[in-house]
Amino acid sequence: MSIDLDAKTRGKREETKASNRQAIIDAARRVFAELGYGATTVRDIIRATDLASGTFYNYFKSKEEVFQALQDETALRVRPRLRAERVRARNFEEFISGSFRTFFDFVKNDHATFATMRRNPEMQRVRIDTPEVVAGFDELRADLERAIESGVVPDADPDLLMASIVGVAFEVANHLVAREDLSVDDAAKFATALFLGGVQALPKRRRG
Amino acid sequence: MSIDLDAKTRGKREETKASNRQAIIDAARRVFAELGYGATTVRDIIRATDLASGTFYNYFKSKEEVFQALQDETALRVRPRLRAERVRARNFEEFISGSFRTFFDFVKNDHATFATMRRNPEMQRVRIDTPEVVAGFDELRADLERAIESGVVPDADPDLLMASIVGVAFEVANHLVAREDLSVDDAAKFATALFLGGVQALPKRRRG
DNA sequence: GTGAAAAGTTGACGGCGCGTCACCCATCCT
DNA sequence: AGGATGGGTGACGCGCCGTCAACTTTTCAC
Repeated sequence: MSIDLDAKTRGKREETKASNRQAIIDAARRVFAELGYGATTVRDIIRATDLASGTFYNYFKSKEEVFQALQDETALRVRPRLRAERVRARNFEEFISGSFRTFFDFVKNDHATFATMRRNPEMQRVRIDTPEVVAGFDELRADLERAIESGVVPDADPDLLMASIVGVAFEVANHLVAREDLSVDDAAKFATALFLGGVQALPKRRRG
Repeated sequence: MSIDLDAKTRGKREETKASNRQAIIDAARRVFAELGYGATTVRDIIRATDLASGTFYNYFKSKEEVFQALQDETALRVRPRLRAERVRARNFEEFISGSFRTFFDFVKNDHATFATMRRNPEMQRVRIDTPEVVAGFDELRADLERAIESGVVPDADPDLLMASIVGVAFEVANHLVAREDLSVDDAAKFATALFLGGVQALPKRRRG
């Protein structure tokens, strides 16, 4: 009765359920990283566990769905960091710079996660519609709108502001994993300066 | 001897070869648009022509390869327009603004091309490594480096400049096809202002 | 503790897309 | 004309797909 914290709270049934799910996700992470998303099959994933093929479908409908689960796991790790960084920020400059830096830092130190992405020929960016990812974007957007509200940022189209941040962030992140000589600090400084400088120059939006 | 311009230059052999190739590409465009890239199979494409399944493989190795051919066709249409716009530009501001505007205009007026892209869950951006596309990027990059050389643009990392332009362009283009109320002009003004303003604020690069 | 019900795992199965290849026909060349 | 060449054809073997009936394990009531 020492380590079975699980066994007492939830029965053995629920326990293996969670463990199987995790086994599949872990196997998927490994296999995606090795073969790339496009080339891996559901069979490849299930073969990398000790489960039977049918079992896969008790947990996920397709490889697409496991992939989304993977992304949600990733987003779950980055989102709190980004949020914390935004909360800490005392002005808009810190807000932006903290966000870029945190994101780039994560990308650089978590190569493995992004390797799958890069190895895959048919997908250059993460899907942006898994729940965790969407939630993360929504948070950022809300903060951005608050900044506009309070006059710290010119009254520009929030959609386009978001699009620009996201576009620059992901595109620069690509170079961060591809190039050895590019530091997180340089990337963050670049993106921050570009964005902050750009925002100041933005045209006023005509109100409907 | 009126319309067979083809038949005299090249024999019937070459002619049907070209026509088959085009038939496959056209079918692919239709099928990708309807089913999305991920869901369509080589059989779907070939079924949409009156050719036999084996014939497909005389022309392309995989659906991936047809897709690249499709993209090259697209790039072939945009690239000259972008180049012309850059040549016409009398300063850096016109250079950037013309590029964004041309690209956005193309995206907005060529919905069909981008529908495939958007319908597909596993690919949010075009591949950037087909020959035509790469060539287009290279051109832009060369012009950018020339601008840096001549001092019009701060001596920033050209990779990151490119990444930013591309990131903003594609991300804003997404909104352009998704939103009815966003005009090419607004999008172009936004992207141009953001980028030009941002460039001015960029940190000097420490030379190696 | 026992036995029946519920939950979950297993792998075999029909269906289908894959890429190949032996066959065959249309075009080309002399 | 007729042999040679290029290339269209579709059947084939293979492997993956998602399903499902049979089986095993856990749970629960008594």
